[in-house]
Amino acid sequence: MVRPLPFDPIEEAGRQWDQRWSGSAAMQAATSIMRAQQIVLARVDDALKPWSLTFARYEVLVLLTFSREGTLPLGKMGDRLMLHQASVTNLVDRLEQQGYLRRVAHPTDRRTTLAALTAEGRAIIDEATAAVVKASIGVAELNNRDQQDLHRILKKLRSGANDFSN
Amino acid sequence: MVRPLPFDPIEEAGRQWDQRWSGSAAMQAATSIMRAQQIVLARVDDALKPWSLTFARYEVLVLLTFSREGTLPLGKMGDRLMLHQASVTNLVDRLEQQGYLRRVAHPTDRRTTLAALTAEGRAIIDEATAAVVKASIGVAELNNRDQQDLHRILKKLRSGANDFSN
DNA sequence: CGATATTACTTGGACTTCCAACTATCTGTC
DNA sequence: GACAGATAGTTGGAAGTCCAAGTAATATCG
Repeated sequence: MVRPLPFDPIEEAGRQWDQRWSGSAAMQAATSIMRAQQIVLARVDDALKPWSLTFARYEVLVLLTFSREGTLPLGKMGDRLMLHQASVTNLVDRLEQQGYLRRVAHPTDRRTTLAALTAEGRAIIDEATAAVVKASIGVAELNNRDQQDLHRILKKLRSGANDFSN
Repeated sequence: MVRPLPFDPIEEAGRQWDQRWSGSAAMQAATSIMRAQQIVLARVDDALKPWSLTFARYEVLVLLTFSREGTLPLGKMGDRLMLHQASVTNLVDRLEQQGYLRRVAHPTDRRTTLAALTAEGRAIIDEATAAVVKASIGVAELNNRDQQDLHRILKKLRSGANDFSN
């Protein structure tokens, strides 16, 4: 557990940083992102505990739900989720062990493995999503305007990181 | 390595999400935060490679630099960096092994361990910071206005997560 | 003063992420 | 058609994060 402070540590770090170096606004932005990620992750993970899921594994299931057949090649999932192949292998291992999906052979390309939602996986995803939405997906303090501003600003960052072309 | 997509996967996820559930703006904001953190982390870690440092360990050294004596109790570092005690122990272990700091006994409270910058730790921090600043602390695409907006919006989130009192 | 509670840190385990190396399978070219 | 190169996935290892439990030392309170 982390104890609350009587002051904002990122504001304080900005003051100290300014006394020695330049770029404190960038430092505060970067540090805020790092911390915000921890907060969102902890909240969503907490909301998903009833299903023994984590945000990472939940996202895999959601992505499969988005596909018509409930089936996708592992590589394609890595692309969409912006995850390394090894991370996908890991997540699929665990989800398979939990019975939420299973690995299926690709009909024509024997290199490819498909992840396929099981009935159980399909059954829980709406409940789990209801819990995640109830937890405001970890961003309860932000109104719609804030959420959109955030998305817009971070899109610049992601675009520059080659997350998508153009 | 992650392959770039011809479209923004977060925009696409928003479209799909809207067809089934509510709260897609929150989902996009949360997902953007998760992804932005990965990007910033990868960039800063990359900039710190010449010193075999990571963002996490670098922040420990910066925090020590901010203290007059270059010395802080591990617990206080955890509070400021918003990290669990176990994470601080881990980071201090590694930094001690690298010779950038050492553990020192607290003069009066024998429960407490102080982390103290070594001469080497003090010597590299300015160079390392120059490299990090040169990498725009991972947020090169954001202008000053964006950086401040981001900081302001995420502060709401952090405040609600009890990072600091009011 | 002594028992209890609190605080500080460490340890072991779980999870996620990455990278590098490896196997298996396709693809494309000569 | 055979061989080189690309692609798909897995494995092992490193790093960071957390939690829960454990040890040691200090504080509190009856």
